[in-house]
Formats: sequence, structure tokens, C-alpha cells
Amino acid sequence: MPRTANTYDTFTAIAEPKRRELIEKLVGNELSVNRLVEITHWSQPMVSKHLSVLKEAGLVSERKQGRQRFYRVNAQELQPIQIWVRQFEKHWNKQFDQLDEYLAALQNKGAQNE
Amino acid sequence: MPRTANTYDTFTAIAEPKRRELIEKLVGNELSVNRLVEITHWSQPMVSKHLSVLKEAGLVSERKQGRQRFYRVNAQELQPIQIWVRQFEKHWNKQFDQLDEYLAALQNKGAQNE
DNA sequence: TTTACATATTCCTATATGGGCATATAATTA
DNA sequence: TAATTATATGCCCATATAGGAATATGTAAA
Repeated sequence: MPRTANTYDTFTAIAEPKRRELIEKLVGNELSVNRLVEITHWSQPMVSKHLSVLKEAGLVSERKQGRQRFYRVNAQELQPIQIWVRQFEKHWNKQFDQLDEYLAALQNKGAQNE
Repeated sequence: MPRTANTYDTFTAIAEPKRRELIEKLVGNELSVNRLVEITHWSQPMVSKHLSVLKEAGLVSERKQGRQRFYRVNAQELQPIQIWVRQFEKHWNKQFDQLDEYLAALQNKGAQNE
């Protein structure tokens, strides 16, 4: 984003759909770049670049083996997101509860009119 | 982000720190724009613009009252994030478990050397 | 020591977008 | 109606960045 910090934090890193896709492919599977190219049908530089952003954000790590590089997800780096969102959980529950009450009220009204 | 969809989805909306801040101020509190300006010490257009992005993403709603507009958070719109991140929970737990095992092993080794 | 392979990087372009400033719009009050 | 208040919007600029093509780097194989 312009006029903002120029390093990738977790939130910006996962804002890009392709990067979320990479994370989904990589979780539990250590994969080489070429394997990711096969799976995604994206160009190799595109895969490498997105991986590099994810690496900068600490979301993935690499392991070199011969001429290949295997990437894996550092899942625990997603926890800050979880933690941030969790503080709003009670509020969306509240909203659903209110919706429930509202629907129940509607139901009652309907029953009265029958 | 360039060369990408030009509508704001939830993930991009919360990628911006200022917008997360607005959400935090607004959760549970319906606030007017001017109140947010006071609280944040940002310019009024800046507040309005970020609110407009949040509104476009469905994360906030407004209520008009006289010449004021009161904004509130639609917390349930954050649930997709929660759901997306949750699928990785078991993996970060796994990593911590492995760390635990590793530390336990270290501990044992230390004990043996004493 | 060439050649082939795997991956990263550089250069380029188009575009999205955050921030500042000025102004428009709309509602209220004098 | 004129002035004031509350908010949104338009314009401009600087910059970040996704994507594409070409190329560099590094490693293994022939």
C-alpha cells in the first residue's frame, strides 16, 4: 500500500488471494517451487515472488536440497490474525442472538395472527 | 493492490492498520464521524474515506441522524477470516507440540549430563 | 567444462490506493 | 435566506506492488 510501511506484515501478506492459495497448498505439505508451479499453473517467477513475500512476512520457511527449494508454512505465524479476530467473536454471536430473538418475535406474531 | 480486483474484500479491508483501528473503536460503540476524528486525531476526510472502504467491504453500517452519521461494526463479517485461519490451528498446535517434545528431549539430555 | 535444470531476481509497465487539500452536499440554526 | 455544522467527495501526488518477460544464479548431470 502506498504511503505506508514498506515491509509485509501478516495481514497484508494474506490479503492477496494468491498468497492465501499458496498457504493452503503448503500447509502440512512441504513442496518445491516447481511442484507449486505445476499445481497452480502460474508462472514460475510469479510463484517465487509470492513465496518471497510470504517468507518476508515469516509465514513460510524454505529448505534447500540440491537445486530445489522446499517451502513449508509456519502456521503459528497466523495466530496473531486469529487473536485479533477473536476479540470480535462475542459481538457477532450477540448479533446472531439478537437475530434469533427477532425471528422468534416474528414467529410469535405469526402464531398470534393464525 | 494493482492488477487485481478493484473492490474491497474483507481481507484487504483489514490489511490496513488504520482500518483495524477504526474497527476496534467501533466494536460495541456506535460512533459519529466527528467522534472518531476526536478519538483518532486523524483528519476528517481520512476517517470518512477509511469508513467508506469498510462500508464497501460490508464491515460497517451507518445510521443517519440529522447531519450526523453513526457507524457501527458488522462483526459477523469478520467470521470468514476466523474460518479461514481456523483451518491452520491444528498445524500451529502441532508445531508447538513438536517444540514441547524437543524441549523435553533437551531437558532429558541435560539431566543425563548432570 | 559444457549443458540442463531449478529457482531467484531485475527491469518494466499499469494500476490501485493512502494522504492532503479544497470543495460539494446536506441538514440545522439564526 | 444566510450562516454554520457534519460529512462525503473529487483532485492530485507519491508510492507500493502484481504481473510479464528476460536474465542471473546456483546446482547437478553429461
